[in-house]
Amino acid sequence: MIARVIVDVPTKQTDRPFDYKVPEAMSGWIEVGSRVGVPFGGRTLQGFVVELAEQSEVDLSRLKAIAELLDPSAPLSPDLIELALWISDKYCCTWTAALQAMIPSALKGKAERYISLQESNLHAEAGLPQPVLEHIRKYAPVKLDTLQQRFPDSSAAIKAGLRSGVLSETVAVKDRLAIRTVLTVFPAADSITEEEALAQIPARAAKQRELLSYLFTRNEPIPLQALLAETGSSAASVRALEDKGLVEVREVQQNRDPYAGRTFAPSQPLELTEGQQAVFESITAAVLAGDPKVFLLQGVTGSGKTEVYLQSIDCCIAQDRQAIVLVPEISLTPQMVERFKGRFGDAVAVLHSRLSNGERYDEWRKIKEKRVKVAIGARSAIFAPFERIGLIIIDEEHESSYKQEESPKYHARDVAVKRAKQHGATVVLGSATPSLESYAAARRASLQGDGQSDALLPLPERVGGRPLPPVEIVDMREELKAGNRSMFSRRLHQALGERLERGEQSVLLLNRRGYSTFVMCRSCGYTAGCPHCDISLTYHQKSRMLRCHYCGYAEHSTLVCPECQSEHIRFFGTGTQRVEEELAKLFPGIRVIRMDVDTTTEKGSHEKWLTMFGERKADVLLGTQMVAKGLDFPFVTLVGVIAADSSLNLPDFRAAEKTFQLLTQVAGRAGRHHLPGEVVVQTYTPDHYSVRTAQRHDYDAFLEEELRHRRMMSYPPFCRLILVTMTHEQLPLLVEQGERFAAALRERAARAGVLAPLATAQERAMDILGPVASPIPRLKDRYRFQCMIKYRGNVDATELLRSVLASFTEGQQQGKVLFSVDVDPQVIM
DNA sequence: AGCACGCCGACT
DNA sequence: GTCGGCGTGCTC
Repeated sequence: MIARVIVDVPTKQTDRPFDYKVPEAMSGWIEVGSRVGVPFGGRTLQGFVVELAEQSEVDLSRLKAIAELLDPSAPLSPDLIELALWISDKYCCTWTAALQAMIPSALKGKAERYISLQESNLHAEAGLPQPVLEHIRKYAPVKLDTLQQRFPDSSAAIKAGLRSGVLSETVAVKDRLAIRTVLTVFPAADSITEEEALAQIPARAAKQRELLSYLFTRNEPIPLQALLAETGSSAASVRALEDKGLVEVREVQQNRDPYAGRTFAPSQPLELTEGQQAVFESITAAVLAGDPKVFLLQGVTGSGKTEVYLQSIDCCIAQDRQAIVLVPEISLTPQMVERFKGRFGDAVAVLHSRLSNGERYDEWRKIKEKRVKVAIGARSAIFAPFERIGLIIIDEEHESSYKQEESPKYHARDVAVKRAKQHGATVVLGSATPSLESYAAARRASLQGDGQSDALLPLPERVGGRPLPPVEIVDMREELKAGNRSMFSRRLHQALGERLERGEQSVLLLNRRGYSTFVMCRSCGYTAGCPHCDISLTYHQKSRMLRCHYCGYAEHSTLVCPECQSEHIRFFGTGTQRVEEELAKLFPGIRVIRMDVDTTTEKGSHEKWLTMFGERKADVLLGTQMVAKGLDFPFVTLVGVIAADSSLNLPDFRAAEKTFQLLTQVAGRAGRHHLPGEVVVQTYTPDHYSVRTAQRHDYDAFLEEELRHRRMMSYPPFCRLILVTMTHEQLPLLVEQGERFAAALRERAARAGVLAPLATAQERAMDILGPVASPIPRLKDRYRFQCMIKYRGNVDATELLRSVLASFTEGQQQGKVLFSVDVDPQVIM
């Protein structure tokens, strides 16, 4: 029996199956999806079995055997193995990278080397220090890392020992962290009395004696950390006891449940409105038919989408099939989790990035072991190892966080559609402001469909008929003319004051963290830039540091210009820190919670701030995008957007779409309950269609206008994009290689006939733009150039790109220009 | 990615 | 005359 294995080496060269013999003892256990340890080029690596075969192309004598099977049952199923291949193909990444994205990081094994003593060869023991020898004899096999830690200078001796055959080595792939273990101290009380034990300890070793009596008194295992805390001893004393064989230190398994000890109020299905009922029926009809249909559920904020999700999932579960719910990372709040746990109880697994590796692994195992029927989580939850998926829901479908920015650069929405096809599952994309791509796809599906049910499911009314809050646009240019140079318009200032008087709450949105956006010297024009990234540094008031938001570089801010020694250093632009300061000045005593990357890095802090705000311990919630999504507080009656333009002026073809979505989302935060809400949007471009249409909550109008722009400029959904970014430390070399790459690409495209010089660019199947410098021209000391590929129709652009990339990088190994391919990029950087 | 083999400079 | 620098090339 032959197993084809993808080994865990994320390079183009090795990203193909390698054949291994399946040892007799493992046959019957090895299956497609098994995780195995295999010898590969002189070391042992983790790999996944992607195929089983009787024959091999390679000469049998040259085949090695699988060294070990790492899990009792395969962590991946054949459909996920196939899905990984599909991802590697579509997104131009390695098969390995796609496979790695599917398993919890706890299972990303690393080979570890273990050393044992070969007693029969002891005549040659000369080179090894006695303590090392003793240690190995006692504990063999000993992990090499541990040995080197304990005897730092022994490396050479160990190497010599291995060469002379005194020592032998075995390699095993060890999970980074499997099941949580706690180092626990076991007293050897069964085999020895306290007196006998104490007799073995020197009189001067007081700490050891103390430890020992403690253990004998207690006479039960105790976690090492607890023991140290209670007795005030050091780990060294425990180790000394261990060396004498008086205690044993072992790893003991422990279970985790991030939601342990919390109860969730059970919730009952609510009566659906007429609109909800119609949507529900369309979805369940498809679920019952096992139809891999994709619905776009367009529901305004507050229209009760979640209740439709819950009842649809109920229907899916009743069919003995499972459901996956994807939500943006940011809106996976306790509120959200509570709704699902309340309805489905323990049948829900929750996967999100705030979980520790171990917690995530435990949740993953709940799914794998069929203990749950619903998985709710961010992007990567699309890989939940269910066997019979009936329904996949993607909430806030337009969110760009569904696109992974690192390899594999997959889009969870597109992966969901593929996975649904594999399982005969129905997909529901939900959003108040659907992405243009999804909208266009749904419209196309409806036109081409069987006419029985529409792919577009509108939910235009809020539950309870509550009106959407009025949105007021404030023209900041007028404010300036009227002599108001503050960041708050008179209108917003007044509205904030009213809220304070009435004891109501406000949410303020500013799309920029830090204190100010850039620092400039008014005398010589010097601006503080990152020495590694060619991007301006952001001033942070609290630490008085200038920080690069891309690479993390930080330097102390100075009061004089480093170029001309002038004192006219000024801070420009507005960040969240500055708004906070300004609020304190304008409204003395105001309680502000600031939420941005700087205040929410700590685990659980995000939740903590929101809870505080919910308990009305603050008057204003000030934050970046993260305050715009999914929050629901009854006493929020004012939402202020400080600078709507900051997202509009980005060099991105989606800038208008992002602005419209943001304004619409944030407007939905106000007046969700009995108190009426109000929204104030400050902008320098009050007439822009994204601002105007958001004011009227008019998606259709925005859509038509935006589609017109996209068609004109030839952007998605009228074509598809691939962004190729090239980086190198030396600019001239990068430019030269970039040009050659683009030329090779054009040449190949022309040869394939897709770059034929037709009448206009509109009719061309493929356009290759660039190379040009990236919007961030240098990042972490590497210059960046990019090529944009636009294509439409049935062109296999990724295949074409892959072949050019392969031939290009083959001959060009020197110089090492790094290529990064982003298919369907969400951010052009 | 590693770790081999392989061809040219500073040492015993 | 050897030790070792890290430049290409392979890994079932």
